[in-house]
Amino acid sequence: MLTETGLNGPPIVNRMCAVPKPDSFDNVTADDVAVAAGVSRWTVNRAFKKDASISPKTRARVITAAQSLGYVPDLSAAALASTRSNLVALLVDDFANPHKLVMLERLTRALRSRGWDTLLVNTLDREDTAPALMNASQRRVDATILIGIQFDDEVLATALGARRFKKLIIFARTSQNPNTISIAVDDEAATREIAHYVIQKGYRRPLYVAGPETVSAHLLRKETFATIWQDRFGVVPDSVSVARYDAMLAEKVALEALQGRDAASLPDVIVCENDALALGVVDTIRHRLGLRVPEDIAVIGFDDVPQAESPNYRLTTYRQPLTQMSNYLVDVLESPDTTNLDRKFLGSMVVRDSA
Amino acid sequence: MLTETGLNGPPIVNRMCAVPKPDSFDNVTADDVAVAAGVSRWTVNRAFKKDASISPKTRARVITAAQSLGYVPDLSAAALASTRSNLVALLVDDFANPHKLVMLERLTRALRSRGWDTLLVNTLDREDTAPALMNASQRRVDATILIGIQFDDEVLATALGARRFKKLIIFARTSQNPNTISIAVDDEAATREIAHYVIQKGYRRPLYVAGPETVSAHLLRKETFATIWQDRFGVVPDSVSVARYDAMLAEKVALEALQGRDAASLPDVIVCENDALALGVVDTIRHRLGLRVPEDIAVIGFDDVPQAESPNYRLTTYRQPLTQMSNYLVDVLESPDTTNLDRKFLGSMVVRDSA
DNA sequence: AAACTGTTTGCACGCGCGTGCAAATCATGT
DNA sequence: ACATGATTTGCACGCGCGTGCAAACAGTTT
Repeated sequence: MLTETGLNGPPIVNRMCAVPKPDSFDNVTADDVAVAAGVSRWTVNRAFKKDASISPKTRARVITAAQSLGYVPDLSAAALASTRSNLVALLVDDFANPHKLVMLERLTRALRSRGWDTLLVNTLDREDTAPALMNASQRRVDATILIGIQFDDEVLATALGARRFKKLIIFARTSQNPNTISIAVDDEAATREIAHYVIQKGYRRPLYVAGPETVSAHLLRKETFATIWQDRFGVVPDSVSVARYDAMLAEKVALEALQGRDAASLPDVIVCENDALALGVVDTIRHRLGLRVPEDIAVIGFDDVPQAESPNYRLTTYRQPLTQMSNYLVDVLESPDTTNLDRKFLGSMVVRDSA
Repeated sequence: MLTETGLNGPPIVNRMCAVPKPDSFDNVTADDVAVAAGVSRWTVNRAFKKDASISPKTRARVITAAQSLGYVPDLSAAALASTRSNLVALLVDDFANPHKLVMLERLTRALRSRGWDTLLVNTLDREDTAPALMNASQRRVDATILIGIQFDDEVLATALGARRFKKLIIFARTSQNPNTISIAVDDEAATREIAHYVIQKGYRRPLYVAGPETVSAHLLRKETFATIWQDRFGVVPDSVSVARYDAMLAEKVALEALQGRDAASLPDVIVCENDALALGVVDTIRHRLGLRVPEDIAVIGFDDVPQAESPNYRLTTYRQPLTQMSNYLVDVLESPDTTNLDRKFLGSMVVRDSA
């Protein structure tokens, strides 16, 4: 029987066998590369820095040495030593909206292709927003990006009160808060375009389906639509509000709003704050009310999610220039300025069959 | 007129005015809290550590001081100093599949609620997988999680060759690679259940719609289905492959596979590797072929994405226990073991109207 | 009261790299 | 060959915290 414990014999040998050279090759640092390349450590790090002052041959020599040793610079240490981390936090709370996946893709693509890493923070619930912001700040992020709905003035105050927030960016949503940077589509212009389309197509009994209300950051769509409609026809259009951007919930709310009405009192067009709602509305019209889209009730969305294109929905909607917006976001990150960075973008209407 | 420049006078005063105390309040460190609370810096950090050896009163005093100063521990520095970062990288390449959004939500929820942060890395294209892995390693992640399709043996070799990968987890997909940890649904059991359902419902002319092929990580669904069918009926069922998990593309492929056939040669059921494909297939059956689901052709999916429940699709599908899988993933992260961590989970069939 | 045990606190050193400047090297013109 | 300016390289110090151990302290027993 082998002596497994050290009780009846010297355990030292055993231990040495068990741990010969544990992870002798896992921490290749710039120093190691430096001796291999015959330069100083600082030169090694320069070789990996974008436009550092280093001669091409030295850089080549260093890179070669680094590759043979398997060295890559440690961004974690770099972040600690400098004031920049090239890291941003992305706070999301609204995972029911399929458009979020598109936004995530576009944002992470733009960020990564320009050297930025993304910390994805799931804002678990309403109360968790402030902790989530704290969490982000603990990782020394250069900016925090909000793409959701659960943030109000109080939360923003917390965020801005906490230090280390170099930039607080509200993406795809308009904020009046002077301390945040808002990168969004021009909701008023977009809604104007939608409203004119609705009017021009001859619809006269619109129902507006809005999403949840927020305090600090707005989609001005509903208000703009109401104003335009009132200016033109003297009446405020009907509207209902859905507590989440969730097709399933929109379905229920739309059903409650529409069932039991006779044909004359039904709307002839339903304008939705976004596609997530619109898809649910279309389903309700067809499968709960047994009516046709657009013949009985037309539907208009916003965002142009992938499914909007499917032959099943063929949703008329409005597309935000997400790629452009994402690229501008990276511009903002790289800009030394801290003010006057807000920007609105113009999207384009996508006319399909639903209206 | 005031002397604005230092040209005709001592500029020192001016400078001091311009920069009184620039950002004197942005870097609150543990040392600051230490003097405020009358303890050593180490005690301060202990107060913020889960089960550190510290007396309750001292902790309370420190926390109070910390709050009034707005201090939070710097995880970036903590990661540098220790061997753990409580950070994982999540590599995603497959943003067309709506199920990814669900997975992202479940994973980030489980991770964050147990103190882990998530680095979301968008694997831009096939060639970018290795750089993406490198990128992750540069941030000292404790583990890298792969939830996508674009990784083959070569890429895994690169990943495993690079150091600093404590754990390489393949989520929702089975891998045979002994150096990875695979957390997935039991595809064989699931497919068996699906196949038996198909047989029991009397379908006899199945078409299998598979996704892209990968080398290292498999969904064993197609193979299992084929085997079962052959064992039972002596023939290998028809199948087609879609290059991406994308409803739009599945639509096209399905159309090519089905159009021009007469009723007798059409399949009576289409079994899809996942819902992303199934949704496209349903659309094709209805809107391109003008047939009914399930009366003319039944459809079965996999994943139970949110839309599967919509009255429009009512998709019969198979649900993975994502929450359970995500929690197990965190268990794995927190486990000191490095082997024998693979695990398969049983999901459950969700029978709706499409089959 | 002394001795003992278990708990709490303090500290030297290092994690890997950036900043800012000084020293060294190179390229060019006379 | 020498001076001049431009480019390249080296280095002291610090970023904020963790590890592991030793010192100090509190609580209990004889």
